[in-house]
Amino acid sequence: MSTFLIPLDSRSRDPVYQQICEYLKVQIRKGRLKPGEKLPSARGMAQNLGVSRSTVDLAYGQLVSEGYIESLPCKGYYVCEIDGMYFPGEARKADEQEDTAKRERLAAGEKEDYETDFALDGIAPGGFPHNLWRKLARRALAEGEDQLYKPGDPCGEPGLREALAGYLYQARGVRCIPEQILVGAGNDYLLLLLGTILGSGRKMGMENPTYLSAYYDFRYTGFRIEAVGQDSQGMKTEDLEASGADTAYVMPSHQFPMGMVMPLKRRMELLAWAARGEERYIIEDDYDSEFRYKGKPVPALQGFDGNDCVIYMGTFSKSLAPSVRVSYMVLPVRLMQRYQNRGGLFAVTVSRADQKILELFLKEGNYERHLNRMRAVYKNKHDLMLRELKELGDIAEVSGENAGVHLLVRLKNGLSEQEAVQRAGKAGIRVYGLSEYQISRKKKIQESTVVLGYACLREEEIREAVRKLKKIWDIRENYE
Amino acid sequence: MSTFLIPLDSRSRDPVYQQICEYLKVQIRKGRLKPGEKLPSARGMAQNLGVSRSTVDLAYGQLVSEGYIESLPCKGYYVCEIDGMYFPGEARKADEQEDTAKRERLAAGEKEDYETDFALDGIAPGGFPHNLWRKLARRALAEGEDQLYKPGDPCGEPGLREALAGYLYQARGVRCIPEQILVGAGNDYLLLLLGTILGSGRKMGMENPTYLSAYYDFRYTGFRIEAVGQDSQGMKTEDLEASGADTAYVMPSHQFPMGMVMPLKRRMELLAWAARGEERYIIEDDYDSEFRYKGKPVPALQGFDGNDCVIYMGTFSKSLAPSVRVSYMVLPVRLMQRYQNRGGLFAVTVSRADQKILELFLKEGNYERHLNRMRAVYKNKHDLMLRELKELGDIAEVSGENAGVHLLVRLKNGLSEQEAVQRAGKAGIRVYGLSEYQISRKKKIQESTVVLGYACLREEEIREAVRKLKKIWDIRENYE
DNA sequence: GGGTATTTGTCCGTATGTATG
DNA sequence: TCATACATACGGACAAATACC
Repeated sequence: MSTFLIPLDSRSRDPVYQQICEYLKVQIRKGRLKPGEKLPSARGMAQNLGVSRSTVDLAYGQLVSEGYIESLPCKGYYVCEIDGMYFPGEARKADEQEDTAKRERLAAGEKEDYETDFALDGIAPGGFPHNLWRKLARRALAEGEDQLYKPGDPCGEPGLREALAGYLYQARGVRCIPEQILVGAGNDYLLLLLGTILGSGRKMGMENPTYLSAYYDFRYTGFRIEAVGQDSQGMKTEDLEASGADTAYVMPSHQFPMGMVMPLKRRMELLAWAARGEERYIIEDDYDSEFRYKGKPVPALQGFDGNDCVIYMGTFSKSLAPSVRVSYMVLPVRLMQRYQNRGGLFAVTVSRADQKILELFLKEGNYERHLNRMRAVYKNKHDLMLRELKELGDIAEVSGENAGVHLLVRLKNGLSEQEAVQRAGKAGIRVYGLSEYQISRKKKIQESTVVLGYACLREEEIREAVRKLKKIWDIRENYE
Repeated sequence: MSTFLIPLDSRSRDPVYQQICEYLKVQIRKGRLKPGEKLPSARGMAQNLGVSRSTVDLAYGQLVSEGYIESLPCKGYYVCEIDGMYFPGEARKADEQEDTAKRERLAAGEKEDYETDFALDGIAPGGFPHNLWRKLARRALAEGEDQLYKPGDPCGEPGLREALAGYLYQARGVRCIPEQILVGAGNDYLLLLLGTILGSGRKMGMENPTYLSAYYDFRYTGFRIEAVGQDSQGMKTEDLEASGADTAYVMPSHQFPMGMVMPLKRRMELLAWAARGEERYIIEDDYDSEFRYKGKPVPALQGFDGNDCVIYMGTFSKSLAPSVRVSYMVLPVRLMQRYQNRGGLFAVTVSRADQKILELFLKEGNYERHLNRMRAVYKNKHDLMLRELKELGDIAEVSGENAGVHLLVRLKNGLSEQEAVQRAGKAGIRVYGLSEYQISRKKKIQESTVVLGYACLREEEIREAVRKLKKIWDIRENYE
């Protein structure tokens, strides 16, 4: 509270010092300035208000003589503590009424409180390497010093991009030079940015259901969107061709929300589709590739791309922590050129300090160690989920079990998706209906299916919740 | 280097363990695996590749017997140090050639190196409160612990928004409740986001010249843009009305790049314009309001707005450091409702830790102290600039001197803008032509004018550079 | 922990416009 | 008409307290 914005009128009949004095008196009486609080120094206030120091001196002097404030030489002016000083005025009341009205209109649809939430975001509690992170944060802030607070490279810190390029090559088979990488604060930002690079008017092929945020990102960028059919191998290439789309958004390593892994053959078909047309692009969102529980690893599409037409995207928000807002995008050379030609208009969206921390995290192998640890944690939960869900017997069919941190359960006993979600909700368990993620009603999606994310839950919670679900969803039992 | 992605083909005639063995041999010979480096444990590698442990054991065993790696019991496998092992193979060479080709295509137009750069971004060297920041960072990381790594509120941390609301009211006269505030990573992101909230198809009135990034942000969002005339008081309201725009982007506290401060009367006219139409909005970018050197402070437009039609924007990137990527936006209640109805699809773009740091920075009055300090620093530079520029005599006219950290110089001796910039460039001084910021050639802008940002420069640099400019720009002297 | 630079209230000289005698 | 006093506003100088390194 050291800056004040006092409406002063030098043409008024009241002298300026009195206007200041009055304003402060009102603030003190309203209680906005609390007893013991320090006022700005006379000099500071003077500069702030654009008046002379003695004017403020005069005002302060009067307040002192009226007992509102006291002057401690060489320290400052402080608001006095006097009983019976507070008369919350009319103005204050009006303000508060207005605020309350606003608050009511903005009352965020109070989130229901569930005992167990099979949420799809979030990470395992305790899964974040706090201590290491703190240490690296300290180092990053110390090493950077001056550097860290100059504007950074609009594409991201060179060091981080180099580390990323190395990691992506080793772990995901992505072939790129650091200069192709663009770092940004979260997938949504990068997708919006990508939209501006690709240019509006594109026709985007997306699976149905899919990752909703991406869908909206593209819509807001002015793309037309075609829902493309998918089978157990992912997006159907014939459907994509038929849709007339010139861009495809896929998640080959783990489709969201269906959870299938796209086999190599389909990947090659997709690349062939892109190669058949001019300026066709594939956006490969590799968001969940870190967590795979069986089968051989399939390298990223991008690594097989000989036509410079795959845009690879990855993020640390899911693998490290949702609050670490760092994602990245590997652009084909021609798209990166296009971005560069803009002349670095858009500044990078991640602070240099955070980028530096991540760089250190990557460079010293911490990230891979972290992933190994988390893989083990999630594998346990994943296996537990499968074991427990088996108890549902033949009323349910589980899928999406090869990777990621969520599973799909299809109910085969006639219970609708809506009912399943509602029944669970009543029992204090939040599950997510598959239809929440559909982008088109024309392309049919699997019926009566719910999505269960298990990353955030403890093992006992999982066990207990799934057992409850078994009871709740078993129609026969409920009829009895 | 603890994760490998080895292409394995179980249907191949070569056994899997040999494929692994071959791959690793090649990596070692290529030098990608360096002597002394640790290989992943057999168990880890097996899980990673989706093969059995014994397969990996077999592969490792063969490598040991061939002398590529050695086995240290209870520790791991390590790459051996053998002379003459490196035969950068054909593949490696091809890779490198490809990379070099890419690198050439992406060679970022090498920035010329200037001795003095009157850049418009950046802050005073040494102006960032490193120590305090480090301290707060430590506290933020410690206090948050578990909290900090769960997904945060999509609009920004409640604590930060509360602190911001308080500050904005006191310092800028902005009337809002914390729920109206949206925090994001940089102005560009917020403007893109705002575009999606307002909906495309709007007609945006902008001054000419103006802040280019905003121009592109709006263009990419699908707005039509109308260049609106401006005079010494800022955007002309009649021109705005005539343009048919339904949204206006203005910088009342310090227009960029012209540097004028919009007087109260014009502000009221602008609000009246907005009130005259349905769904008209004013975007008030208050980016530079913190640095004002004379005259009385003018409260933000937003504070006078009775029709819920002003969108207020501010940023810490200019006042604190460009690398602190935090901006904020105060939305009218009805727009915030619209955003909420989307259901928090877009995650917040600033890490919770960074938000927490800023919250602490704001709450304890550090920010205001910091601003006071910086104001003093910039005031010195500003006054020095004016003093030195006076030496240019009547060949130049200085403007934009009331606020901000840049000045405009118009040359009156017939030297064109282009010439002025070029001559300065030859002398190792980077100055910026005003026309770089124009968005329309129809609306004429001030001729032969250059923009000089002085935030980053030391006082001696300023003195020296301006003296050089005097010589360079004085045509008579050059003719002799 | 100790020394220096900055901040702070206070005092004082000055300028200007207005009211008074 | 002029001299004087007063209120208001401006900016410099000083010593003490504080913050920072």
